[in-house]
Amino acid sequence: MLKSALMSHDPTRQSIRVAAPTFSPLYRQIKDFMIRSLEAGEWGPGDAIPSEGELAARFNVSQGTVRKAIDEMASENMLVRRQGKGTFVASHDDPRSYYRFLRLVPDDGNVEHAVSAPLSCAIEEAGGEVAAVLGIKIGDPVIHVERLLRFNGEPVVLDQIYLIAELFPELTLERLNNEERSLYSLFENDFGVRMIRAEERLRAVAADRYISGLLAVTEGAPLLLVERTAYSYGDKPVEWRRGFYCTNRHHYRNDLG
Amino acid sequence: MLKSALMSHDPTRQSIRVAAPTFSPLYRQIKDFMIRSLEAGEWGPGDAIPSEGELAARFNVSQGTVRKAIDEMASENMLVRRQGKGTFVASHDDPRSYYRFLRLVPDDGNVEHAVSAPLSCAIEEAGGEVAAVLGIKIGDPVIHVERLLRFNGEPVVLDQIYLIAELFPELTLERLNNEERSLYSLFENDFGVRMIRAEERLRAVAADRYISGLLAVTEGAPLLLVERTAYSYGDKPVEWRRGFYCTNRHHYRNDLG
DNA sequence: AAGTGGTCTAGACCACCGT
DNA sequence: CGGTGGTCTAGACCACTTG
Repeated sequence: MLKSALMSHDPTRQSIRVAAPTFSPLYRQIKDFMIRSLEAGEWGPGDAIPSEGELAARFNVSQGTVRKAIDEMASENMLVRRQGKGTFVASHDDPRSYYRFLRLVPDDGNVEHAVSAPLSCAIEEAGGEVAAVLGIKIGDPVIHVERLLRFNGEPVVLDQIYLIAELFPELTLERLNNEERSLYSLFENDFGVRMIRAEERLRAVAADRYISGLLAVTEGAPLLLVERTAYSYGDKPVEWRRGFYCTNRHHYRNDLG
Repeated sequence: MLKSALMSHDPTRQSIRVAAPTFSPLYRQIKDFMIRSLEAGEWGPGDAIPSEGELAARFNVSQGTVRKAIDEMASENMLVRRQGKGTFVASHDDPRSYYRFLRLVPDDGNVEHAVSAPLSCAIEEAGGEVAAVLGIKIGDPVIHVERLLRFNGEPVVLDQIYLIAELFPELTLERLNNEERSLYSLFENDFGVRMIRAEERLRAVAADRYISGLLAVTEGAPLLLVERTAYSYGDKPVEWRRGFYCTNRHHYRNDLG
């Protein structure tokens, strides 16, 4: 019966397409349905979702159709397949996606754990730029976090982060002070906000006095400025940040696939 | 019969796996076979490859299996599918993949055509760094190209490019002087070398006297340094380049999917 | 209308993981 | 061993492009 709810391949579908002029195959409707389940928190990060067979029965479609829906979601990093075990909701706790958003790596391949040191955390009124990017009104409350990222003890990144305040109630400096989990792990676990994708804009800038002090470089030293907008389910912008990267012994890695 | 050549799903396959311990599904063997066809130039850039049905018959497998092979190749930008028309070998001539490797965009969304002005082109002996990256010996001949990229008439990028010389015979400054085609289009058309993917390392540096002159910035101004290794079929490194990007009115765009 | 890629099915079997 | 994802098939039909 869910099949009819999903407007399956029966003749009815023709008339449906009048209402929805853009053709949407069954597997995409199933995908959208599953995304809504994720949005609603029906399946939480790290959980196993029902098996392909069960979902196929539930939606009254063939396994192959469910499979194609899951394939797309896995390729978009919403789900993680594990052969023989099941399909799981992606989580920033998982080491596999831990550093998915941090592209800075040391010049020598040595993996070093980045340690985050929060500097400040306060509620502010959104300025024009932040409001525009986050899709809120100027003056709406945002949480402004500043933090330092250290590799091997050396300060390398200064992040200035802006979050939609209502999504992160009672986020305080103390709660940010957790060296075990990444920031996005914390968001996901404590506030149920999962970052799905992000857009970054990079440029080179000169360090001003304040930043040069924090990163232990000379004033005017070239820094990599990374501006990021991060989106949650439904392509909703949730975070905007500006990161100043010291690239003396590290670089930003990018694969053009 | 090609099916047997591809070690299909018949019982024989079990014994094959002894020789090749890593399990390789049929569609992947077909994919590898097709990649070899591309490597050999059997199908050239822009050409249509045989239809899925014909390939299925040729390989003696089902259409779905061929489809999955093509799917992977399309997702790796080797092939381009066009519904109702066919599947084509990707080409840098195609506007869709024209700017696939240039991530620099103007801050205001206006699309401007980048114009390339070659400055020099000479054969040199590979230094240590270049030789290591390109997988050749120190002293082996490489072609060193320097060129300026202008947006809207303003110089924005200085590229220092190193190519394995034997792959680009008789590449001269005059031949580079072509404002219609991108560099990779020229490589693909004139030398049969197609770039499939690339890795980039980004960092911020200060402009030295030489570069500041070319890019019309002050000495010491922060520039985005982009080092790229580009690979052809079979993950063979073919080009290494160092690009100095002026990011006053442009930025490097990256999607973290 | 013919040809191509795109979707969907029903069922079989294989590879992998846990118990 | 049973359960899960992964592969493969044979065939039907849909959507898109071109002549």
